Amino acid sequence: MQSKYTVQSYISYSLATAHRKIHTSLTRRLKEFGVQVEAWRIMEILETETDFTMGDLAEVVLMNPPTLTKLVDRMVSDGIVHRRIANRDHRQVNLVLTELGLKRIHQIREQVQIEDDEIFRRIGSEKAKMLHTILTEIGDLDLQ
Amino acid sequence: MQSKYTVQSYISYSLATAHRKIHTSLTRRLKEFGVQVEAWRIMEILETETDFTMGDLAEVVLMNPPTLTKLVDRMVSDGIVHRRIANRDHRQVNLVLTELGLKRIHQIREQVQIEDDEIFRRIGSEKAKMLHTILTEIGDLDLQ
DNA sequence: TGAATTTAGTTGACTTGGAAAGTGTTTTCA
DNA sequence: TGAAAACACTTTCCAAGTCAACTAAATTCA
Repeated sequence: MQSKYTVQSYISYSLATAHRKIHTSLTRRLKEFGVQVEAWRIMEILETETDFTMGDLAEVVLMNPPTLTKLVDRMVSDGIVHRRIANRDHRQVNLVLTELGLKRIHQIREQVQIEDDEIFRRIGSEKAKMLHTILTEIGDLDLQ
Repeated sequence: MQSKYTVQSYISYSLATAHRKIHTSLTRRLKEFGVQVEAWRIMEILETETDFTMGDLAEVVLMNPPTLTKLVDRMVSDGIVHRRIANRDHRQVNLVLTELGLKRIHQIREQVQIEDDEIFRRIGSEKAKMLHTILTEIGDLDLQ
């Protein structure tokens, strides 16, 4: 632990460093498909979850509602998803993957999966498990 | 390890989740002082490093050069740092903390340090050490 | 019931981030 | 030496994120 920096600043930075490397690598590869990382994450969620609202999504992918709205706008105009007003509550919006969206997922996963094994191997399954544990615990921290 | 998501997407997301919580908390608190997290990080670096160039900084804080340039522009107009053309190479720029910048650091640290102990305690020193190890190892990954 | 409040999501103005091209300095090497 | 290449940083232009205000639907409770 470096002592000359404040703890929060240090952890924030270390996490950012690690995150950025993985994020950047993923970004670069997804870009070939014209897909943002967050969009990809949403696509993966919508694949199994059929009645997520914007609010649910915003919470799960940790985006502010306006940011999510605009991302979804882009996804809609790309023909990947479409909005459906929820039955139970007409204020809510459900996102649904289009045919194209589903096709796109398979295309991308085919390419990306290949390198996944490589990354998994590099990190090592033990280390990955530790990482998972710690991230979960830190994720549960309630930092005001 | 969740299996329905690609590994990279999953790790990227987990790291983002953890990072975002700490980053957001720090952001909120630094905002009271009108300081961005990255600016704070730079201020802490400049406190000890006196001949960092823009390039060095960009590498250490993981910012793209144009982004750093603009952040520094803001810091200069806030009177926190000033640019000094390097002696050895007139293309390079050294950043120097101003009196105000130094004063600002002490002000902020006084406030922030208090909560640092609390955060450190919550994470736990053992967990923090593990976190540090893993972040370092993952940080060293060469992801193309 | 119905006026006031809360909630879900969107819009708009503004700020910040990034890729690529541009400027001026230093280095390379024929 | 001096033309070409490499380098350090900045500028420009466009994409994406944030805050605060807004719209419309649902809920509360006097």
